[in-house]
Amino acid sequence: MKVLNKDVDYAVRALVLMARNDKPATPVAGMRAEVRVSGPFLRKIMQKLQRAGFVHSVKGRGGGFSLARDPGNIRLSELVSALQGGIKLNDCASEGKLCGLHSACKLRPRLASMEGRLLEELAAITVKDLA
Amino acid sequence: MKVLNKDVDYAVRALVLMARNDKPATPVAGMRAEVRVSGPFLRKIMQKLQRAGFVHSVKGRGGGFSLARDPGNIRLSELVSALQGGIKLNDCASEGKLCGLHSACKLRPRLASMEGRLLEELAAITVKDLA
DNA sequence: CGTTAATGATACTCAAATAGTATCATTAAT
DNA sequence: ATTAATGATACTATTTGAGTATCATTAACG
Ligand code: FES
Ligand code: FES
Repeated sequence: MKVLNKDVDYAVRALVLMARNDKPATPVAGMRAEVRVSGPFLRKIMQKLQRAGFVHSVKGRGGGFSLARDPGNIRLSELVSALQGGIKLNDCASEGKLCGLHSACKLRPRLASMEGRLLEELAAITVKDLA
Repeated sequence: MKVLNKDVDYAVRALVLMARNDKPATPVAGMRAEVRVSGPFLRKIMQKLQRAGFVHSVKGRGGGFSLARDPGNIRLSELVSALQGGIKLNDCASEGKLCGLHSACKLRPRLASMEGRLLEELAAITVKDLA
């Protein structure tokens, strides 16, 4: 059972790459080889990062992407929220779909706190750490 | 992104139920209502638990399942291994399919240790705790 | 004995989530 | 005008998860 999806995986690689280069603008074409993913797919991910405010983009010839934030402050936990809507340990623990069993469920609170710790650990890792 | 699958979820409920009752044998028909799952599906899960040594089974009329181990020593981490083959934080961290990037990957070791901690936390929760 | 109520094993189908592609629109440098 | 880039979005394919169905085996009950 996987916890981090491909979007996050590729996003990390791309952001690390940008943090190392620190060019004014890197186009997708200039990243896809090193990130090891197809152009269109990486583009889709970069667009998500743009919408979520992690990167700036410049359209048109000579354009591309650049980091919008200090890499030392881009945390894995944030990427996880933005790119895959967080983490849920089980179905039950989320939203309103409590499993019927029970008001007195002893499992749910434990899972909730584990989830919290997991996110803290992810928050402790920044793009800078990985660059 | 989910971490615990339905098998684990239902298995926990069934085991907790059995730990509370402590009958010599509980048939699937006697659990499915409270576990809130279809008979055939629960049966499949119980069979996995049997193969993995968590429960005993008795065939034939009057048969059913019973705990094979002290509920205070059946740990969530074990159920996770037996029923869903463990947890992997990302694709990369598993098996031989390292992502090419890199011998010098800074992310992988961190994820590995997070995974370890997660499993420790799951190991700290027993069926008895939940009963 | 035969019927019934149970599990064992396994194959199969259905549904949902992930992963990836394709297309058209927009923008700006040359 | 052409080219090289992103924005938005619809679409397809693959994989994984969830759930069913079937047949075989076993043992109590009458
Ligand atoms: S497992 Fe659903 S509320 Fe506890
Ligand atoms: S992300 Fe694949 S080896 Fe680090």
